[in-house]
This record gives sequence, structure tokens and C-alpha cells, in this order.
Amino acid sequence: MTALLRQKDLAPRRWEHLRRILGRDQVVRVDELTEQLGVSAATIRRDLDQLEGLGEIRRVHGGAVSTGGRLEEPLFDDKTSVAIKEKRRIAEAALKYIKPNDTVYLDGGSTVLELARLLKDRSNITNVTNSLRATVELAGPGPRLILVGGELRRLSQTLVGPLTRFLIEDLHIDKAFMGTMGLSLEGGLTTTDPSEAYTKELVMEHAREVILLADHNKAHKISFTRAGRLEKVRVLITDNLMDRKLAKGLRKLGIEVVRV
Amino acid sequence: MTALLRQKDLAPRRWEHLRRILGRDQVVRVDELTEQLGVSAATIRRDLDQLEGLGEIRRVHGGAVSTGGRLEEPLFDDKTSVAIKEKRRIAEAALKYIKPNDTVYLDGGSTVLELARLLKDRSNITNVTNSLRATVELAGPGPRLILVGGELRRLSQTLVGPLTRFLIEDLHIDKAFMGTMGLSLEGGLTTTDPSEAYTKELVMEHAREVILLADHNKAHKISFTRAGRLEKVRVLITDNLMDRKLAKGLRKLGIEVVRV
DNA sequence: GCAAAATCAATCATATTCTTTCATGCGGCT
DNA sequence: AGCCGCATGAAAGAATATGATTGATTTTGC
Repeated sequence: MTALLRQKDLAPRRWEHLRRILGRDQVVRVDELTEQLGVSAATIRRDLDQLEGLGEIRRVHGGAVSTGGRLEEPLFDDKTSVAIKEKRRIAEAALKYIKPNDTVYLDGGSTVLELARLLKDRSNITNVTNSLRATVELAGPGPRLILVGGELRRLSQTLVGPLTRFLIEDLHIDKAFMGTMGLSLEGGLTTTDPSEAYTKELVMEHAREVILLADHNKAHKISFTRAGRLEKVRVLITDNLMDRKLAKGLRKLGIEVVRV
Repeated sequence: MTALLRQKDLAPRRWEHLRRILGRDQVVRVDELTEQLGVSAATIRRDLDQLEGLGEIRRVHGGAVSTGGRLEEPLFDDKTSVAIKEKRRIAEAALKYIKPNDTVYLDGGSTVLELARLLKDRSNITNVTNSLRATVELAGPGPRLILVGGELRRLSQTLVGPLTRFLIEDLHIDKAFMGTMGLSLEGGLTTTDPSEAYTKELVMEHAREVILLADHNKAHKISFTRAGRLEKVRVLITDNLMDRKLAKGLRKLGIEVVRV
């Protein structure tokens, strides 16, 4: 038995301290820690790298922030941050398709979320959605809002799965605004999760008109599973960086392609 | 005067500050922020650009505006603050009634919301709820979460009305934790809104066991409309300021009254 | 509609921080 | 002893963040 009474079991002790600080302040800077712990900055950085490997923190220039804290943006499978300008333009364009007294469905995804933001003051419509983020967006004063029930899929913050069928089958939807992870001629519409796909497909089959919102990054991507048939899509609204070949192919399928 | 040259804040700290201001005022000016944060305008602009990339804000000339997103809680807010200690104690006590693999229903209301907060790390249960607040609370890593579908009632931030029946009737609920606006022997359980009442009643009729969470302020209050039958309540968890007469009367009805 | 003022984007200089690499020292092992 | 493994510290060069400057753009005031 090797009694490890090493004087230098300091690493665990440092981590302890580090976790305490992070739990309290959510963010530390490395020079703060060098001072408090009396070790070199190099060691602190190595410690922080370790903790980052464990997923407890995220490194930032000058220090680290604890994950799951309030100043840590949650992880989505759909990156809001890319092409936000394009997404906003697409959402603007989508707005024109909405008429008074329409019942519109808002799918998950960041582009559709941008559309949701624009619907706050359109009080003469009814929104149906499975997106928690869209719901929060519209939770204040605004148009009528109906959530489909279902199981929360945390990665996308949407309600998915078989339980969503009740409301979707029961409601009449004029225009369904859908997002997608992948869009291609070979793969059609694809997404990462089967339950998510199920709900998407269900909506598309029941909506009177399906309008797809997809920025150019989705082009030629093929994700894990099919999510609805391209034939159900009447309009695709995309940005002007969308691949022309793909647009052409989609037009050939009878889809009205709008580039903004 | 210890006019220490304070370390500049790390970027995440600035962002936090920024988000706070924006959540409160909806709009910030750049020069306002340079002053408050003690960094140059260039840095503020870069920060704002970053946040815009994340979709959290929209840049405007001179500053930025929030894209909205926070949960509205005007009336609700004072309600959360009254008797918060009692509500927490009640929620703590309610926790004991939850067993592994239970399916629990979480109603709207601030006391139940406190319970929801305690359920974040109880991964071995299934939650069903009509409360948007509880949902947001549990939207991060946590136990399985199912939302009943339905129309959003903004005042209470709950899903209510006839559309909620599909899932509630379809799901098996072991324990339903209910809130109420009024609790009295004469009026029974009462609440302000008929749709809300409908959904509450539906849940109570279908749950295997109904546990009512109500602080002493609810005693003898009679609200607009009946919301479920007292006979369905098996346990009332309340605080120690609850009127004894009422407690006694409820016990006579066969309800187990727990005061904490 | 024009001019002044404010704000912005772009660029560069500087300071800070990060990564990489190497040297040192301490403890344990054969 | 002598050697190895490991944690640490130190240093150099790369990367990044910040602040100041300048000319362009937008808003404001008249």
C-alpha cells in the first residue's frame, strides 16, 4: 500500500478552490487565481484545460466561465449564431406570406425563431408551435398562441414525438413555416432526430401550405433521418447565397424558390 | 482611498451586464455602456456585434435593442414574492411524496414552480406540466418533461382550455401537484379563469393522487370559478400559518393536511 | 435639403494572454 | 545510486483583445 502522503496533492486542492470560485462568481480570470493559489499562470491554465475537458468550464480569453451558469449560452443543435443576417432577411420575406386570420405553424429552428419575433405585434393571427423558444418569444402580449403537446427534446428545445399528433391532427393549419437541418435533392429534407422528424412530417402532411425557411448553409447537407417530403413544400425562402443548382432543381419539383 | 486599478472585466462579465440592462430597458446606448463598464466604445461595439451574432440583440444606430425573449411576468411577479419562504418550505415537503419512476403533474402557480425548481436533478421521474414557467425552469438538463398542448393563457403563463384534454386523458399521472387561487370549505377550490379551471379539473379527475400545495394566503379566498372537487384531493401541504379551522374542516373531508 | 454632429467600420498599435517548448525538482521504483 | 514519470515554472513567439485614429456613414437640427 503506497501511502500517498505526497505533499503535492495540490492539484485536487486547487480544483476544489477553483470550483468554489466558479460556483460563486461564474467567471474567473487566471491572474486572479495565480494570486490566490500561489502557483504560476501556466499551472492555472493547465488546470483550466483539464476542467474544460471534463466539461465543467469553458475557457475564454483571460480566464474561464462555468458551464451551465447564467452567462453561458445553452447548447443547441441548431446554431443561431451563423448567418443571422440572412436568417433575419428570410424571416422578413416570410412575413409577406401571412394574411390576416391565418393560422400559422412555427417549427423549431433559428430561422423560424426570427419569424416568431416578427409576429409579436401581429395580433390578428393564430400561432401554433412546437418550439419552446418561439413560445418564450411570444409569451408576452401578442397573437393567440397554441402549443402542441409532447415530449421536450432538450437539444432543440422543441416538443416532439407521438404525443404531438393529437393537436396537430386536430387543428387546421393554413401555413406551416418549417425549418430543416439538411436540404438536398438526393436526401430531401433531413434532420437529426427521429422524433423530431415524425412531428415535422405530421405537420407537413396536415398543413394546407408548407413554406420552408432555410439559409444557404443547409444546402446539400444530409442529416440523419428524413423529415417530411419535399413534394409537400410549396415555397422555399432562402438567402441569395443559396446554391443555384439546388434552387433550380427544387423549382423543377414545382417549388417556388424565393431568394432574399 | 484605495483607488485600486481594478482589473478590467472579462468579456463574459460585460455580456452579462449588457444582457441585464437589455432585459430591463430593452434598449441601450453605446456611450451609456462605455461609462458603466469602463471600456472603450470600440469594445462595446464588438461586444454588441457578438451578441447580435447570437441573435440576442439587434444593432441600431447608437446602441442596440433587445430581440425580446424574456418571460413576461408583471402581475405574477408580486405573487412570487409573497410568502416565498413558506412556498419553499411547502415545495420541500412536497418533494417527499415523489418516488422514483413516478409521473408527476405540475400545475401552474408559484408554489408548484418552487417544486419544479427542486426537480431539476431528479432524473428518475417524468414530469407533465401545463406551466410555461415550470417548463422554462426545467428546460435545461433534467428529468423527462412532457408539456400538455393547449392555448397559452398569458396572465398565468399556462396552457389551458379544451385542447389540453388530449394529452391529459392519454397520460397516466401518478401524482398531481396542484395550485389554487382560493381554498375554502364553502367554495372549495376556485380560480379566476374558466379555461384554467377546466384544465385543473381534468387533471384532478385523471390523476391517481392529487396533492394540493397552498400557502395560508389562499385560505378562505373564493375566486371566480370552481376548479376541481375537493374530494379528489388526498393531501394538502400548507404552511404553519394556515387557519386551523380550515385545516380541521379539510381533515374532516378525509384530506391529509400537512403543515410545514 | 443641407450642414453639423454623432456614430460607425476599418485599420493599426499596443498590451495582455495563450500555446509551445524546454528545464527543473521532487518522489518513487528497480 | 541512477533513472523515470510527473507536475511545475519559465521563456519565446503566436494569437487575441483592446484602445485610439481616421475617414465614411447616418442622424439630427434647422
